Amino acid sequence: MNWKNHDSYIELYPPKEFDFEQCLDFLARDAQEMLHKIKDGYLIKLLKIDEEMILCKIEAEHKVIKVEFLSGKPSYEGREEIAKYIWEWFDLDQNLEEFYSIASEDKILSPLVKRYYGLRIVGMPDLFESLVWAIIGQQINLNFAYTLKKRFVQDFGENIVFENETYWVFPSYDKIAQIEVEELRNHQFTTRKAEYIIGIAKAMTTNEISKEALLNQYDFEKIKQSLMALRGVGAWSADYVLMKCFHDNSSYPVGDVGLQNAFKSNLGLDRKPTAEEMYEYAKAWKGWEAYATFYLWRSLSDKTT
DNA sequence: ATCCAGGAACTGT
DNA sequence: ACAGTTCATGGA
Repeated sequence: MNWKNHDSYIELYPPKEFDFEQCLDFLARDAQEMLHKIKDGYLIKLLKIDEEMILCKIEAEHKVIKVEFLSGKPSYEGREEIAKYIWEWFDLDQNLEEFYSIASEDKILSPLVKRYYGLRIVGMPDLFESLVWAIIGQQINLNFAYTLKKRFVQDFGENIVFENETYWVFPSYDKIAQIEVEELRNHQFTTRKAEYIIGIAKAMTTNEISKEALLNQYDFEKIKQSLMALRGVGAWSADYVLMKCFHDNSSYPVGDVGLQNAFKSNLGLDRKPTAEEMYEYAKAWKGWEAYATFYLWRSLSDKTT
């Protein structure tokens, strides 16, 4: 991570092939999103750092990311944690040179990397958040998934009010470990999803799973098996979490309906591709399947194509 | 009304 | 191992 602390703000120095505006466009895709706000060219995100709420204003000037604190006074360690979060959020450890070199020669990807040049996999550094979002998104349309997430955040998350606007942090697993299935059922979560989410929250409070422990396995396949051992987490959810939380560039959720539809529309197919066909396309993307997937997903929210 | 949605567990063979 | 069934709700 490449960052610098200043009196009233911090700066992050991203690698080449990063475009903050592209990432903002992605983050703006959902009108119901509660976990950040997009203003005119900048981003506001509430983070809970060492039990203190820190409201961050994030913008980019001359390829430098600048973060100011609109509310809260983070210590040096807190600032480092904030920098780390943002660094992970925008996947800034990656060098995309190889991906762009591969993609520019690729029939499917070449138009996409031109259109979204500088877009990073916008991740979810928080393991609980990424698991819950994967479970919420299972087998329902995205709009409804966003609605459920909004209810979840507003009912169980913490918030602060700044200049007459409310900002939220994702509910903690400690909180969710204590609620009843019925409370989520009331918000139109299915009984199963409610059980999965509460079960995972409990597993995290008892330290049965943690991001730190999983990271120490140093092997994405092992992490995937550990994730799939959780009730409610199948191959699709595990791949999703590997991509968004663990930065696994080889993650490739072939079962994903959105990805299948992206292939269909980008290739002008009259049906969705089979898993075999998807593996065939991906042979050329070895090691960069997650980026290919993310760019294909990105193309879905573009009504202009 | 019918089918599908950024799936997964459960059941029966 | 593998296919069929159930979950449950919103949108097209």
